[in-house]
Amino acid sequence: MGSFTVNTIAKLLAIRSRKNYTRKKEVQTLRRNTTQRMAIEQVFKEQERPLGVEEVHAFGRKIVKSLNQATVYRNLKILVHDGWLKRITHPLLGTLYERTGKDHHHHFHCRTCNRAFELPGCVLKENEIAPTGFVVEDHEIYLFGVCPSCGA
Amino acid sequence: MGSFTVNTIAKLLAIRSRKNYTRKKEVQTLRRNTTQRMAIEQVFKEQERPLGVEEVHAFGRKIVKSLNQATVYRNLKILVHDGWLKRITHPLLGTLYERTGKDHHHHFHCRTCNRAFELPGCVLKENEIAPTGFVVEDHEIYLFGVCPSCGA
DNA sequence: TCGCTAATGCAAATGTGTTTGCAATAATAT
DNA sequence: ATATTATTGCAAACACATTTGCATTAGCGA
Repeated sequence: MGSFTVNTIAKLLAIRSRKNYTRKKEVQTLRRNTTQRMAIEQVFKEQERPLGVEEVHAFGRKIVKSLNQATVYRNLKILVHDGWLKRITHPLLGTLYERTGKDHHHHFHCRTCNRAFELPGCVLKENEIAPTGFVVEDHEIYLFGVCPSCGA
Repeated sequence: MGSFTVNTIAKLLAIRSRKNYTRKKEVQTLRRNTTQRMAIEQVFKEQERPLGVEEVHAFGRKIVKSLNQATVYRNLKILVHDGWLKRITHPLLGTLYERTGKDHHHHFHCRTCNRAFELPGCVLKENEIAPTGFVVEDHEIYLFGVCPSCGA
């Protein structure tokens, strides 16, 4: 063990005493701000819509040209683990990642450009659609059609 | 070539002249009513809810104990091809199959028994949820909660 | 700047759902 | 009942997304 400050040691002790901590596990708890992860975060900030792994990889490469797909996977997992991203399964596009902290919203899929968008707001009244006996706790809505840029 | 009746020959000619016809392709066009496929159809008739491959296999085995998983896959493809089944991708359960010919409906997922259900009817007004510029052609709604039998 | 080690790039390995080659079986028309 | 061939069971092969082992690189604390 090297020479850490008291602060760092306290941080490490706190981290390593967490119940699920395993040193070799994929998702580490002591982060380093790598250019790769910062690039990935930037991609989500710029795009403002749910992205698939391949999209993140492609956009990220424009920032860090050496960005590897395995690194994308590793960082997406980290960002989900840290609560910065949320993982969703789109009926047509499969696994997508979107930023957390947004209000309840739904997803639009453009059949022309094959991209996913977030639509704010919700008009669904859960109690109006569920027959007696079904207790509805949550819901997801997927809309399909043509987005503004493709429809023009 | 055997001795077919004029009717059968005409049928075959019609089938084989279809543009996409390839003899060795998985999905044949001249069906035989096998006990396996009839069992699979019966499973869907009895369950009346979307089923995954493994569910179909498990239920089907109770009718035809030798039923193989590959046969399930082959017949699900055939039944979709024939328009008897529809294939959907559930956000949590993955690929499911449901009978066609039903009115517009949505899907309920019970978090307790992990089964999918169909809920008839729809209260969503597509034009109320889409911002200007988005043209909505279709939608899917997934509800999550507890089903009647699990909630009791 | 130095030392430690988390993170990366690369390729190989993994996992899970689905397909397929083949010999044997069974559905259908006659 | 017979001939034909679609269908089956089985195991191997496949596709695809995701992961991991390892040597190297680079972030961070001091």
